Amino acid sequence: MQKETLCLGLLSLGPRSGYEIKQMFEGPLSDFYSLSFGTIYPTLNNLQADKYVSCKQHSQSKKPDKKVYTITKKGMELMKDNLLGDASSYIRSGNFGDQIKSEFFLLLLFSKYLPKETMNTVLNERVLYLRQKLEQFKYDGPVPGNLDAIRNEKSVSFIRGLASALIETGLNYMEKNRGKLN
Amino acid sequence: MQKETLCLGLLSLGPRSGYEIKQMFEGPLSDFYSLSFGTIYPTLNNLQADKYVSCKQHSQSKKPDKKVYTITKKGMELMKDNLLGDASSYIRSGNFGDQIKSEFFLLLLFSKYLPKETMNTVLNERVLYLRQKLEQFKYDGPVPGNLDAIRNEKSVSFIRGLASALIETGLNYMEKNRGKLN
DNA sequence: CGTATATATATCAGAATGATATATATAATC
DNA sequence: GATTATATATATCATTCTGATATATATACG
Repeated sequence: MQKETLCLGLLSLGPRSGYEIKQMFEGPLSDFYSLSFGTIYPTLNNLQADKYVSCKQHSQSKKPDKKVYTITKKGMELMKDNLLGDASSYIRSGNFGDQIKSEFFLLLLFSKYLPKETMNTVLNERVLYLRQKLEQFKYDGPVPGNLDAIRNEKSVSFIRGLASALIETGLNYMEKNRGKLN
Repeated sequence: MQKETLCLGLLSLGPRSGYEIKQMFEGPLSDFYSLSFGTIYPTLNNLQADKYVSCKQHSQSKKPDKKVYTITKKGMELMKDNLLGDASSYIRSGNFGDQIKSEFFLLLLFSKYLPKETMNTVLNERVLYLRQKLEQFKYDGPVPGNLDAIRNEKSVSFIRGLASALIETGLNYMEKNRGKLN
């Protein structure tokens, strides 16, 4: 997905600064996508130059000015057009469309070159890590401000439910079949 | 995972050319990782310069020479050292470690901006696509030469089984919960 | 006979990341 | 009370990787 469409999409949930957009990628979204500062800041500048967003500068005593961006009518239209135009190309992305970029799976592929002890530790830690991830996805308590907008989206409930189901399946499979790696 | 370690790992399954290494990424591995020609060829040249692989040039009448690389003892050692040294850092990668880079999930996140009709079509096609993926992972018939080496790895059976289980979970979830997106 | 696909390597523009620079406030640790 | 780490906030840039293109030919398809 184009970085412009993504930034506009996030700004459609409410006005935000570049720093805050980065923060939005630190919740459940972080498992599916993220953008770096090096992408976010230039993108926002370009979107502003083309009037897809407007910007209000809040001067702060000693920190750099906080630049809060608001999506414009023109911006909303561009975002919707882009989403509609590219929708079909996203069908094959994700899990298991397209690619997972899983270095863990690569490690499994070459596990025969590692001591069994090492692999055992790795698999144990993987299970612990996935259990922790599962709790994160199921967690329904309060979250910091900029994550709230994401969390309240109906689609995010759907995605979190899917993620939880997938992790549970993965955990069960690992526990039942890890013996087959030896 | 470093491109060097990955190329060495694939060459540990048998001598291959750059073109053939690219082909190895076109089977089940394609869902987890891949490298482009722009990465593979320079990497092989560097590995050769540092004696981690040797190279035999097979001249072909009118095509470019086929350069077949063989991993050296030094190369095997580097690969194993790298795998062992980085093993723990791969625990948090993949699904759902780290990141899936799912543009499909981003599309779901912004689905409220798309006509219901469009989303319905997208979800239908997604289901069809995943069913097709599932068949691919379950397929046990013959595969072209360079994929055979990958397919015969014990770890690949494990991974394919896991992938199948995950896709089945995803399909079931989608079918039961897609109504919640409206 | 033209078109598409496969073999085979190489290079490079463009894009994205991860790190770093800059500057300060606040919280935690010792 | 001093030091260290973390959080806020933007900007830039070297390095890295991809996706496309260039080059050249063989084979299959209709």
